[in-house]
Amino acid sequence: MTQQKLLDAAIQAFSENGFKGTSTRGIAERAGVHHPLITYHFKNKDLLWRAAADRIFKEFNSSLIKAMSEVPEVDPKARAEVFIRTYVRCAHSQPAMHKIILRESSYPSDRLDWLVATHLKPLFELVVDQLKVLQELGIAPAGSPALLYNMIRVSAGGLLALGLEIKGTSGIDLEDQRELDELADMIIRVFLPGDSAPS
Amino acid sequence: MTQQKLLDAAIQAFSENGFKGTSTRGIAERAGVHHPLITYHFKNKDLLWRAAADRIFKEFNSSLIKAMSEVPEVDPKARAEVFIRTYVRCAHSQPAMHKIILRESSYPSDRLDWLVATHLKPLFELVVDQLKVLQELGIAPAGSPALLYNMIRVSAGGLLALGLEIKGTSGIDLEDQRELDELADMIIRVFLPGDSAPS
DNA sequence: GTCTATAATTAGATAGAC
DNA sequence: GTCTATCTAATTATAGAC
Repeated sequence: MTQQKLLDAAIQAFSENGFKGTSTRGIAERAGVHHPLITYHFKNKDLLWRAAADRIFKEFNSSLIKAMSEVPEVDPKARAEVFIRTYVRCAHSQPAMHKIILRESSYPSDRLDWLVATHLKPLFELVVDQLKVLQELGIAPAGSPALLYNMIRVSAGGLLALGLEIKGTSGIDLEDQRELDELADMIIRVFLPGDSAPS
Repeated sequence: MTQQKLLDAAIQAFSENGFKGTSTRGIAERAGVHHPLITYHFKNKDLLWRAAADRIFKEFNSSLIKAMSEVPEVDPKARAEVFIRTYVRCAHSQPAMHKIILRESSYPSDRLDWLVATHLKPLFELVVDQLKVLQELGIAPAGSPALLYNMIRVSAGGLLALGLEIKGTSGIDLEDQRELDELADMIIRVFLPGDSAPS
């Protein structure tokens, strides 16, 4: 239980202030436990970060994959639409994941290399293959599928990670389910403009 | 000169590790000056951050506005295309600006409130008004112009701030001018799909 | 597995000479 | 405007009792 409380607190803290900006004492305080327990359960700050990142990425990826596996057989465009709506929902319920990506990508580090190899690249390759099919069917716009993937990803996860700023500049509250649906609609309208091949 | 060296170092450091994750001693070291000079020139860490943010935002916004003011009279779609290419170019040459936005938006703070009120909201309002016109002309996709603005902004600036991660997952090097042009082309293709009204 | 106490380092900020 | 020296607080990590 202490481990879980520490991980929850660590995910929250690291997503807000990044690795260097977060103190392990602050994490222990958030979790309501004494700070030497971090050493006992996770050895040091670096391994605590890895355990926290592992947890949030596995949670995100598995809820994404689980939701997609439950989608009945439908045409490619409908399936892509469901994927985008699911991705937006997952990104909203676990905002820490994209925040951690954004925080760790600003300068080279072993943590970033590990993140890319362990969690980012597998999902990237999975989705890019699907995107290529959508492009061939004329559903997704032409051009580099890798760039397209990243544009979709930041339009969903990146935008949600910027929630506070967007609330401030535009008044739009992305915590509101209606705004969230509108975002997903917009992403679909923009990135999947083509009709499903009527064959 | 010391002030400028400190500001340059501060912009770099704060964009990489955020406010809490950056030490003023580290900034002084990067700038090659002794750390008490920060107190002398900027009073404290918070005011140094504000001065650094001010400088990077003013540089970005003024180079954007300057470039746009030099565009000859053209139709709305061509003008929007130039704007996007210019924005991508500015975001690439000053990656610190979007990194600072991303770093400060992850939790509420006085710094974020100040950033929104001072630098983010003015540009937002300027561009959203233009976007509405483009939507009425059928050039930009329908839907909330505020969401559309943010999707374009993160697809340009956000993606460039994620350069290291994208290099790692996909091999695409956004430092390469050709890739940068491809990104701008893609943003135009996706977000400005309509034809210019032939009148 | 959890506690108290503490070592070693680094942080932001200041004092006062030059 | 810049330097050396220093204060105070916070940080990561460990030692050892319970």
